[in-house]
Amino acid sequence: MKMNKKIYITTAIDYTSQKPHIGNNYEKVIADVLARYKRLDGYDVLFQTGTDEHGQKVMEEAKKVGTTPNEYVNNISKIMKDLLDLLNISYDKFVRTIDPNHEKKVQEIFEYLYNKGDIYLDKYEGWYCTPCESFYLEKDLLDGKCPDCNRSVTHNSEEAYFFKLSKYEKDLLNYIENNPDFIKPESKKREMINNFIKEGLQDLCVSRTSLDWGIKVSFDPKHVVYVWIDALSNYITFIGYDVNGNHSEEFKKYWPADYQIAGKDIIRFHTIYWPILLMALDIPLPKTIYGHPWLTIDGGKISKSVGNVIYVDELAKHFTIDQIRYFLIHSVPYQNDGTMNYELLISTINSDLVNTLGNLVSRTNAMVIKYFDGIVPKSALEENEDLELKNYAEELKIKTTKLIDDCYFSESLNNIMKLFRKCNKYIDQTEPWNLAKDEKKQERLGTVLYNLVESIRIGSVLLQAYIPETAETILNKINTDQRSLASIDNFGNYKSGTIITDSTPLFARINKEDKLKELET
RNA sequence: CGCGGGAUGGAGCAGUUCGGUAGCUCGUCGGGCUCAUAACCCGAAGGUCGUAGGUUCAAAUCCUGCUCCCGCAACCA
Repeated sequence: MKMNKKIYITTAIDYTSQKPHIGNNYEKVIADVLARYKRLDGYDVLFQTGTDEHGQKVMEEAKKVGTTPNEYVNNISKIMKDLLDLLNISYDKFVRTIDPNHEKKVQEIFEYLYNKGDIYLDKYEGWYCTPCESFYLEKDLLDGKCPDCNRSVTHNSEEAYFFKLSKYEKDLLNYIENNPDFIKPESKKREMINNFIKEGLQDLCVSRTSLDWGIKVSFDPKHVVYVWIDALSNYITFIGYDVNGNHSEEFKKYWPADYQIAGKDIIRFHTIYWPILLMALDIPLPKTIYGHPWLTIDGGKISKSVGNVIYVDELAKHFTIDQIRYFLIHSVPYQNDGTMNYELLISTINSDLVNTLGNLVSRTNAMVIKYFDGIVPKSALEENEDLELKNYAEELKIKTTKLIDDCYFSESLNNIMKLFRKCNKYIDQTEPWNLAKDEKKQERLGTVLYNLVESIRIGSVLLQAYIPETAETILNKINTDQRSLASIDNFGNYKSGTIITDSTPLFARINKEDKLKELET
């Protein structure tokens, strides 16, 4: 049906001024769920992420630690990539904006837009604070002084290139209104329209003369391309976009992007500047941009000044990667910020992964081993409770696909967990230990156990997208190679007669007090 | 009146589009079961749905005022 259908997924590229925290990593995890899910479903997936490495801040940070910007970004970019690997993020490309080919393409784009008249030279007026080396607009000043250091500022005007956003304002609004899936969630779409587009777009300053860690404007090298055109265009430059139309095969195949995932704080750049840039280049716009909510710590923004920053590599010393992934996906709903703290983390792991899922798998396998010497029996559907379980399991793929397509990651995971809860209930309803006592009820017992193993398989096939290592462990424990999404269209694809030998626990229970103490140190 | 989001039992959340017995996960208490990891299943207690008013036979849900919290507010990734 959907043979080789392609899907191109991107995340925002992280800025290399400092090590990313768990909130930054959250974005990569949901993008990974989407990518893994689509691969399971037979799609040809391209999943791109990476780092944004130019700019003032990088220069400053490098100076602070006494190194060159180049060395500095090499280091941070490596740290970021290692974190993604640690989290099992299955990206196909990890891109870096200091890539010479990217730099060249950005220069070409800039020049093309200049020649087209969409970029023009003008003056950027503002107030300059010499000690801080920064520009401020009139309205940003505090009592006419620098808002940072409160020293006096001098009026200054800097030559700069501007991008004609205003020219494309109407086209953008039309596009947004005619493509309801373009901006998710709805609340952000409204914000963008009411707050920015309808107010009228001001042309965007896209160059700087005050820094040199960046891509030089080819025809005017005292200017450096400012972040927007540099960073955003990574989504096309790295798949072979060519400004003269000689695109690579990869570009022709994958563009336009299907999902571009970015934090809600930078959704403005992705839903206004970025599409306008694409319109100016006369290439199609991405299908969906999802501005995901944030992970907060106890309801507050994660920030160094608050001192509540959590890093994944630190956390990974105390929890498994799948436990962390599970919690992240589970805790941030579609459009509201999610809450994290260690207590919530531990209790979520214990109740969902250890109790509901882990215990279900081991009790089921233990019964197969105990009652049937590990040979999974045949099924003969008969009772109402069987059908209830079966129906839920059979509908689960369709439901999950719909939720994933709409970027409801947390909600989709919860629906899968519901299947495992239903399995636990099913065990109590059918009381296999009583069936086992009666010679005449062997067939019924077999049916019950088969239905359990098959339900576990179906749920685990889906879990491969969320907690891949755990899902693999379960699928290995029930000894099946039926792992594709196609294999769960119908209930009953698990082969009876398969031998199960392992009923050891999936996860160890976490002692909350002990773990909290351990985390404090 | 800058914009948007939020305020629902002890915790984290859903429900508000198109008003009509307030739901989920967890916690607490009681019961059941024993295949399993003090697990699993059932039941109960616990909410004037931020606040004041309005519309209505009926409002968490619609309208108006107010309070508190969060994010954004144009060059700050």
